[in-house]
Amino acid sequence: MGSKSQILLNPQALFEDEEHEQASTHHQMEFFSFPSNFNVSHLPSIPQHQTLSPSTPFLHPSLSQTLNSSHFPTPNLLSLQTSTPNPWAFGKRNEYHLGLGVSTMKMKKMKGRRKVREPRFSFKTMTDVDVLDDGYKWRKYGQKVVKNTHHPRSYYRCTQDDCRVKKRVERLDEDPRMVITTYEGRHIHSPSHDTQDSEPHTHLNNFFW
DNA sequence: CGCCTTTGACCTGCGC
DNA sequence: GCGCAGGTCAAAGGCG
Repeated sequence: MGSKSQILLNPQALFEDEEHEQASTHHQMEFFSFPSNFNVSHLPSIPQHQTLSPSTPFLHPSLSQTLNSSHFPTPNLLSLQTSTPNPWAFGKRNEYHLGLGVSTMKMKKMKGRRKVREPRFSFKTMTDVDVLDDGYKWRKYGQKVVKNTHHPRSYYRCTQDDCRVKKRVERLDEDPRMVITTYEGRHIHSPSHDTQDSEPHTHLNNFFW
């Protein structure tokens, strides 16, 4: 498949509260482009217990695993996290919860107080296929034409049990060869691949932290 | 028959 | 408060 991929990763662990509402609701995506021979090892690992500069990209350990996994649909995909939009992922918090910067204590505190936004991330791939085979089963529940774009955005929900993971898929207007896939939430189960891989599950579990 | 997609209606958040 | 845009629901129909 594709020799070159551009990638964005935009983890948004947006467990909002009054204190951080402003910062966390005005997030935005950031895109990075890399040559195909870019080596993920060039990226620093996620810092533990230290403050990140907002502009410092870092590679989540599970992603580096996933990148090496044959299970992931686009082998040449490069993944990058940017901490800029999310105050919980850097700066004010020095405690990392699976790379998303959300402490479990904080999550409990928020429960029931305000709408919780699930952890999210997006990536951009150059592919003919709209929906990447990521090992999970998805049911489409909506499609919407987004303003100022020619390509509709599709909405999918994981069909497994009461898993609440969602994903959005849309083609880039400027370059229809590019597909932006956005995952929201984390799976509570293993991928439902019927065949093939002998031990892909750990990779994908990690992928969704 | 069960599961899926399609699609218009409805809901909700946000900016003005 | 109103209007817009994005997100979700749910009925209808298609397909294996």
